[in-house]
Amino acid sequence: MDDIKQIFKEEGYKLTTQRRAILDVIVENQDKHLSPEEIYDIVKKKYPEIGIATVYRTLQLLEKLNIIYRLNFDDGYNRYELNYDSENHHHHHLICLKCGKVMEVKLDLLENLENEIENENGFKIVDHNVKFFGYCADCQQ
Amino acid sequence: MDDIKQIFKEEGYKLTTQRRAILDVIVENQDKHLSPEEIYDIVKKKYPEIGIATVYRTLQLLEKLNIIYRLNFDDGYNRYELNYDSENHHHHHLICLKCGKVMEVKLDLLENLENEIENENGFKIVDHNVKFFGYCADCQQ
DNA sequence: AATAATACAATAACTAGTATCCTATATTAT
DNA sequence: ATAATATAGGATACTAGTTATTGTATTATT
Repeated sequence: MDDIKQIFKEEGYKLTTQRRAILDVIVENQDKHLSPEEIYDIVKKKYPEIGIATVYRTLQLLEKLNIIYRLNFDDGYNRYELNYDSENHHHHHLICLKCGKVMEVKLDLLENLENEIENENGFKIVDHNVKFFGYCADCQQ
Repeated sequence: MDDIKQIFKEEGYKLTTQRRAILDVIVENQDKHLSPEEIYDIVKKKYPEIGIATVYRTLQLLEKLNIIYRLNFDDGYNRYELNYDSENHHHHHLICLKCGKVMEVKLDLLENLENEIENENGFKIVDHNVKFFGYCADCQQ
């Protein structure tokens, strides 16, 4: 958390109470991939006076500062996760089409693939996005 | 195209002039991954009286009939491509972060991966979504 | 403590996509 | 072919998520 304070300072932003509160919610729900609205609802319990716009602005800022990472599960919401290590995004997501649950899965196999693509297509890859859609154990009765 | 006529008939839908025109635009731009708005603009040249709602409705219908496939490039638009073979979605996309160009790349390597995930996580995969973000040959000066 | 910059809450605006309503067109039966 | 009925289209209102604006409050610097 001191690291984050540092990042804010370096980039000339203030780590205010509201921003801190929003970040706390994300940290406390690392496994959850929350949407702005969900974050808002949780933050409001502690800081009822906070505005939804502040949540959106803070999320944008945290994303810009590489503290969080924006995900797109194609469910109509932005979703965010903590960015443990800004350059290592080698876990991907299993999304249940029935209950909407999102699980994480680690995959390193993509690196070979990326090299292949870079060589064959002359395309310099800086990020990737891999999602698998299907049915989780619970929902395959 | 006769196949498509057939599909419409079988499912009890009418292949009207507007629907035909929208489909033509998609066929004529197979490489493009057009958004609803882009399709609307092109279709309007031939059928100026067409409404945007018809485009959205037709795209939903074509997707339901598995004639087109909806893509999400996370740029704020739905994008669509023709569904040559309804069960074989083994090409993926390279998206240039500078010019926005989208290229296709064929990858079969995901199948092993999917089996592995299904066995390890008890998750039944029915679709996947793989995108690579980076810079195309032209944009890496 | 005064000044300047940044952040806040409230709220209006924006945008892609969807629903509604009524008219028009197309299919089916006569 | 014509009438009856269902489906589709156009115009437009609406929705939901997100962003921009505005005036006030808080924070950092002098």
